[in-house]
Amino acid sequence: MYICSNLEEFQMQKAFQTKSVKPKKSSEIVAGRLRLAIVSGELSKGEDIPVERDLIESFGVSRATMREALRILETEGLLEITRGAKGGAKVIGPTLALASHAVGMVLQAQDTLIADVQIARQIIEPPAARMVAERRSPEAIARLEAIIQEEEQAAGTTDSPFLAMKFHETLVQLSGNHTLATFLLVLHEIHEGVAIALSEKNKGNKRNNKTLETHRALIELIKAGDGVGAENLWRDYWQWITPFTHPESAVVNVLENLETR
Amino acid sequence: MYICSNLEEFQMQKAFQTKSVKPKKSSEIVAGRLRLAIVSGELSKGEDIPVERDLIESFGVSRATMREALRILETEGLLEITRGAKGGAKVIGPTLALASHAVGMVLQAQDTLIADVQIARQIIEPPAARMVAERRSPEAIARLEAIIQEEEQAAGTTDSPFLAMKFHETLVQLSGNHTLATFLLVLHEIHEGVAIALSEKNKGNKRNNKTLETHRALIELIKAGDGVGAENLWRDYWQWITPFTHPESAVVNVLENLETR
DNA sequence: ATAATTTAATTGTTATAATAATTGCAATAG
DNA sequence: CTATTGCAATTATTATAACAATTAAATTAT
Repeated sequence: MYICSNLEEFQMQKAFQTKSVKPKKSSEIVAGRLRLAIVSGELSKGEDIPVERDLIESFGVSRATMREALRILETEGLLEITRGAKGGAKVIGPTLALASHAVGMVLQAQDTLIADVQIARQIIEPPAARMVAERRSPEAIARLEAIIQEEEQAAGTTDSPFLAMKFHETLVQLSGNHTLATFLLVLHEIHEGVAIALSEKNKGNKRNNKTLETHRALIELIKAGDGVGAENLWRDYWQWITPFTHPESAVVNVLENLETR
Repeated sequence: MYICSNLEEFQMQKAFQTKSVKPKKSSEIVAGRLRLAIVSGELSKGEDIPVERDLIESFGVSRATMREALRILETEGLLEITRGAKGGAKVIGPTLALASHAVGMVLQAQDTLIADVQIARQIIEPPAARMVAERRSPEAIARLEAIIQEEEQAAGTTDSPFLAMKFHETLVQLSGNHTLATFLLVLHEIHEGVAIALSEKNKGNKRNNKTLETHRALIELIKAGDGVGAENLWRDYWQWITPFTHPESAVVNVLENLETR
């Protein structure tokens, strides 16, 4: 009988996924159960889950263990915890929070520049625009038109850049491709902090006019079902907008501000 | 003296960023500091960080708080903790694995199909190929040629599909854009499990020939600096390969098995 | 020398008590 | 009567102490 001479060879032959089987901590088991309840929809978004005291009792663990489990789920963006009367844990996920954070950390560890992120968006968004145009769904058109109307009303105000961002977000969500949309939303989150800081400089200048114009033109192309046209328009717009949005090429920074003390 | 009649108006006038200024928990502050040290490279991968007792002392918090901070960092994939003598926390991240897992969770929550992931790769990889061609770096050419050589030697064996995947991975890493490369690697990981299962069916057939041919052709275009050509070639290849790789459209699945007990 | 055992170091778990934040309601001032 | 203030109940947060479980190294027995 043949016996593998080493572990690696053995693993190759058997299609084992060797995932270091270490004993799980109680906190992880508890977190796992709650996570399952959440992602399976048993606990729906916005729902309050029992307070610490009851959770401790029903899981039969100590307070410290329960709290560690809650920290895990909070980190995963699944729960939000508030204190005081009527406080406790509320389901808010699954959300993009952890995904954005994780991707952000990987990028930051590589000293990625904001310009780099910008280029990625510039490459991915135009095809998303094309997909929207090719689907030509009435719902998509209605939602984008609603945002444009808001933009028209808010022209010149401080809301303007926020609405422009909302247009981008909505556009990618309407592409119909979950994966693409998810990535673009992650990039959007990473971009957001910087974008807000920069938008002040461009308040009320030509940029906003061009932005609104482009949005209107895009809607027309989508209505016409002109995918290639939409993709090109959107690519041109990105080309044009780029110099405004990352003049100084800061490094991606996903870390929250820490107290200096 | 005019006084704003309501909070919202007040916030509008002042350019406050009203980001619900809730008091940060001690555990979050501690986790933030350690995270900064890790992501900024001050603590390098594989390095041991001090044991609980010392951390408690240097941060001046209780053990429970310190442990919650460690759970946060563990959840973020930055630390691995082992117990027993010579145990403690070791830096292992940031890693793509966690990012992939987090993105996978989001996709799974939306019942995303593998075909959806495939389409995203199909859209993003061709521009990456173009970027490689436009840079035309000798190093990139050398690395890709090395893989092709391996492929030629391994033709027909079980290694063949793995080498093809390696070609894809390397290609995107050479694009020079961290963001794009990171996303494609994430998609690659999500895809991997399924891809391995499917590759069996196509072993040694025409597909591998076409694959190798395409890789050779791509190298030529890269050497010539023909970005558009490379992009088109790669897109055509993806178009051709698609029917082979996701015939049954399974749903993305990243959830680990939980104890049923 | 090798195997079994003990010991020391370190994280994991539980328990208890004190503290801080939040809400709802009642008391009070205008 | 209305709006503000103060108080009490609820809940998470932090701290401290003790014990259990696990691992690696040192020691002892064979």
